[in-house]
Amino acid sequence: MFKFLFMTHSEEDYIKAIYHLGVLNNSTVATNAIAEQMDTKPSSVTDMIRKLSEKGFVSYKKYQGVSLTDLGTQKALTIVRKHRLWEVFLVDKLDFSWDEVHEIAEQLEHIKSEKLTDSLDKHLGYPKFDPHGDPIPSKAGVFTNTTKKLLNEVAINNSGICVGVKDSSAPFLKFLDKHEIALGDYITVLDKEDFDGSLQIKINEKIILISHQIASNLYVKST
Amino acid sequence: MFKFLFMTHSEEDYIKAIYHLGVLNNSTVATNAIAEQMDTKPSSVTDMIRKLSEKGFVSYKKYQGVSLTDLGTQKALTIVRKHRLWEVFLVDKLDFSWDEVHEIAEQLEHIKSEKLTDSLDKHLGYPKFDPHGDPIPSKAGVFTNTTKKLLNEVAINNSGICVGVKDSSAPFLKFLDKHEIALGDYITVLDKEDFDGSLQIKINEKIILISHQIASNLYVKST
DNA sequence: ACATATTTTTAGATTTGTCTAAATTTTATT
DNA sequence: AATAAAATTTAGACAAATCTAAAAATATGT
Ligand SMILES: [Mn+2]
Ligand SMILES: [Mn+2]
Ligand SMILES: [Mn+2]
Ligand SMILES: [Mn+2]
Repeated sequence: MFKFLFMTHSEEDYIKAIYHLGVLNNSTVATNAIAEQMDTKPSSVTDMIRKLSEKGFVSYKKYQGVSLTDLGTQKALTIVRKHRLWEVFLVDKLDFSWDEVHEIAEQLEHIKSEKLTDSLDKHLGYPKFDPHGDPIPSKAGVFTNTTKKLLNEVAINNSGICVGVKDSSAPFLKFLDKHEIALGDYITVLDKEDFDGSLQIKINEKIILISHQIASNLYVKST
Repeated sequence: MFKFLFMTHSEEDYIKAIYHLGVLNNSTVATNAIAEQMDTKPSSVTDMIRKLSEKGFVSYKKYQGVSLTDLGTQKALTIVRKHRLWEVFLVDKLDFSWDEVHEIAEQLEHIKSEKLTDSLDKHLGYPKFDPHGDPIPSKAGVFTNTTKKLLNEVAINNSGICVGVKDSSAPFLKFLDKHEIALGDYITVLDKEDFDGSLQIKINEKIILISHQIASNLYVKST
């Protein structure tokens, strides 16, 4: 019964990729999509999918895409939980900046010790969000529910608090640092340009102009 | 030139094993000794040694045993450093007991990020010893030098401070916890039994009898 | 020194995760 | 509906890390 509990790093990374791709469109995930996400070849993905299917982590019919089983979803959530807790650790305790933590968390998420995860959670004060504003699932796999929207969807003269980024790539995060835009900042949309979709916003008592691309990668929570 | 810098977990574990076996008798290390330490077969060791030799981490002549090169020693020291720093983290920051940390550190020692190691070191206050009293090499690979001896080598009526354990297996550590023997304790040897080599010691204002086996696995520093 | 025991290496197989190239299935286009 | 395009799978290969069994080298003991 407990024959297949152990997962390799690679299996865990695939499960996580399938999870992230699956929650977006909440349907089956395509082989090519996984291959792109994992930076591997579709044939490698097919091989791994077959293995994960045999182990009961995904359900799969040839040519029909793949989706996580309950067991697979549970596994994915513990990996996501570990990943995001370690990111909080690196930023809060070791003074890393938010653009440096993902790669290291990609390694730390595979450390196997339930007690370690729970102790870390406690040590960090049971954080609900990681440094990029992404929610951290509880030990039971439950997310804190928040109603956030993208900044470019906020109507003129409305305000919100910056609570997350959609693109958490290092270049974007460094851009935000450079222009002093951080999570927790209070943002008011003053104007939108029809011409290029750019936005005039008030942030930290300053009025700045940001492109549509920036605005469509910043999450805000209505106040 | 920088073609072979990456090491797998397995390669790192072998290098570490060779390091630990080599510092003890400071000569070449036998294939069988490595196999026993790593819980693998001698044939697997031979294969790995050949690979490590090609990568420049060990020097090796067939049938003549193996020893670390400067590069290999340097690599071993960074792994030992990471292992012991993580053990300190687990005990000091996450309230693990000293018998629980080795297995997890065995995983954490392979996390690749020089900045992480150095930040962790700083976060922990640049500790010089791990929870078992083993010295932590500095970033430059230098150990704090201490003159410790085994408790069974201490003469009657002499005292010392308990600074480490030779056997750091969980059963021994739990035994010490149970009998309230901890690092930092002040110990006086009151008597030695010729019959079985057991020792009468004073520790924490109490007089107890410990076997030769216990005494020969406790390090003390003369006061 | 020679036979025996021990240690070490080699040969060949297995598992895991990956790849390329070719075949197959599904989807899109006319 | 037939054909072209795209997605997916299969076949066959490879490197890494391990194993078993057999061969070779070294060490030991009388
Ligand atoms: Mn991340
Ligand atoms: Mn990962
Ligand atoms: Mn240890
Ligand atoms: Mn290890």
